[in-house]
Amino acid sequence: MSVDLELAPKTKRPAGERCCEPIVYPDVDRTQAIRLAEIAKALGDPIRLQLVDVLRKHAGKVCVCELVPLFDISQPTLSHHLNKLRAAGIVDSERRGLWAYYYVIPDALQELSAWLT
Amino acid sequence: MSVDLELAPKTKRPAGERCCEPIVYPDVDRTQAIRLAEIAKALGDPIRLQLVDVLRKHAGKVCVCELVPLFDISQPTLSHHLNKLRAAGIVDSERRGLWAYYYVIPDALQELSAWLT
DNA sequence: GTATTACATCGACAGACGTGATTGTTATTG
DNA sequence: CAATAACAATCACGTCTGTCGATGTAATAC
Repeated sequence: MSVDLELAPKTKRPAGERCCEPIVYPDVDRTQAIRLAEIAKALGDPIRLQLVDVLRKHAGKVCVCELVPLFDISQPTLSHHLNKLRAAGIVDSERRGLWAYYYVIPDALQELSAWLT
Repeated sequence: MSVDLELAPKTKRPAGERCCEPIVYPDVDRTQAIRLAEIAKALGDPIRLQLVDVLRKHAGKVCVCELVPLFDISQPTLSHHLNKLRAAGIVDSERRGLWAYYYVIPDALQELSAWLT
């Protein structure tokens, strides 16, 4: 892959003088990076990502039992994924009788999106 | 947390008739979800996320030895993180003599960003 | 009340992950 | 050449993850 970079020339350090003083720093601080990584990590599974995708567009329309056949996994496993998404603050749920309705909290996704752009 | 959803009413299935026909589907297909999750997973670590952050803004300016002191981890561990980012197609590197210059490939981040928005 | 549905929790297990110490490879300096 | 810097690769380690089966809990239907 070809790149078009101005590579800053480096010189080997003298013997004994180890590298080094960093010359650049990240713009995101540690705590913000931890939060953003938490969101990204929760999205780092294909099933969870598709879950978010379907919940984002059909909030309040589907119960968990209707989500199960969409993915080739067991009901406890899907429950586990929904738990992960909730722990990351990406979704929340409301219980109505026997049924649980999950929905997306847009803030978390916006946080990540804002950093990405 | 209060929500404002129109929860679709559900009725308990008759005995023996198990749930169920899904009524909604994800918009992203399976292969796309796998790719997006791969990108998100690579960003799902605070150090890697900060690495991307600093590389994105200072491409070609820093060698690996200057990245090490930014994070409280050993050089092999940082090398491992850079490998993960490269495997996900988020960064690539160019070797110049002793030094390795890493840079961000914007396409991957844009992919994820496009899905998020 | 009893049976059954819907969903969550628990226990277990293989595999992946983040980490560091050590070693290997390549290139530069003298 | 020899010494050493820069970086990658390997090995080892404890922890976390995704998965399922089994079980638990609460609500509905009869």
